[in-house]
Amino acid sequence: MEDGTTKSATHIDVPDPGSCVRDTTSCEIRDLLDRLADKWSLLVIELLGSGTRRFTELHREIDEISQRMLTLTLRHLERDGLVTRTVYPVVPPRVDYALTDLGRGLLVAIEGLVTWTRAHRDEIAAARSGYDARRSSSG
Amino acid sequence: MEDGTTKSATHIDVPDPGSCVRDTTSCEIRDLLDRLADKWSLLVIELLGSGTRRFTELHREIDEISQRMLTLTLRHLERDGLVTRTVYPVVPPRVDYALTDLGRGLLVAIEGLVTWTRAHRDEIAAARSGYDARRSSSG
DNA sequence: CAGCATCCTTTGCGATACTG
DNA sequence: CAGTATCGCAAAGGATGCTG
Repeated sequence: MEDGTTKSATHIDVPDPGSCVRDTTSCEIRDLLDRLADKWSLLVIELLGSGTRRFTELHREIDEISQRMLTLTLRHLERDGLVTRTVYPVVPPRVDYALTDLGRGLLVAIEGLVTWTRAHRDEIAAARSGYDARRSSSG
Repeated sequence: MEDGTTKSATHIDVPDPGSCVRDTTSCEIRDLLDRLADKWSLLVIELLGSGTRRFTELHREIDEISQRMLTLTLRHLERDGLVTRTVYPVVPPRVDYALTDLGRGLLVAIEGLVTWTRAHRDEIAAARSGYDARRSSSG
C-alpha cells in the first residue's frame, strides 16, 4: 500500500484516471470528466475561487460533504495541480488550500458553464415539463 | 410502470434530477452536474455539434457505449430540451437526433472547457507526475 | 434499425470509529 | 484540527436477449 500499484478503495491513493490512448475529442472529454465530474470538485473549486480556505472552513461551507470525500476531492485537485495544500507545523494543525494559477484558469472556463446554466434554467425546466407531460398524457 | 411514479432502474424513465431547494451556487453546480456529469452526455453533445445523427451512427462513432446507455443519454438530453428526436415512420425505422438551439448554446460553453483542457493537458500531466514522485520517494 | 427488459458488476459515496 | 481506515449501501453502467 506504500506505492501506487496497489488499488485502495478509500485511502488517499489517487490512481491515474482514464489514461487515454488516442488523442481524440472523446479522449479530452473523458479527461475532463475524470477531473471534474464527481460530486464535489466543481464546488470546491468555486469556493476556493473566492479565496484560501482551511480544511474545516471548506467542510463548514459545504457541510453535506463527508470529511472523507472532502479529503479525497482535495487530494485529487492537488494532484492535478489545481490547488495547493499548505501545512503549517503548529498545534493544533493548520492546513490551507488555495487555487493555483492553473486552477484559476479552469475556474474561468467553469464559470462559463455556470453562467449558461443560470441563464437557461427556465428553458430547461420548461422542456422537462413539456417532455413529462407529453409522455404521461398520450405518448 | 406506466407512469413516472414508479422508480425503474433501466427503463426509459427520466426522474427529476436533484431538484434543489435553495438558489445557491452550490445548487446551480449540482444542477449542472446532474445534466452533464455522466459518462456520455458531453460526448454526445459534441458529436451532434457537427450535425444530425441517427441512433446507429452515434453508436458507431462512440462504440464503447452500450445501446442502453446511448438510449438513456439521448432521452435525458431530449428531456432537458438539448436535443430533438425525430422518428420517421418507415421500415426499417429511422430516428434522427440533433441539437436544439439550447443545446448549441450549451455546446459553446462546453467548448470553453474542452479548449482549456486541451491547452493545459501537459501542465496537468506534469503536476501529476510531480505529485506522484513526491509521495513515492519521500512523502 | 432502434429500441426495451433483466441481470449483474463496479464504482462512488456516506457513516462511523480512530489517530498524531 | 486535519486527517486515516473500514464497512456497507445505492446508483451507474455493462452484457445479453427479445421485439415492433
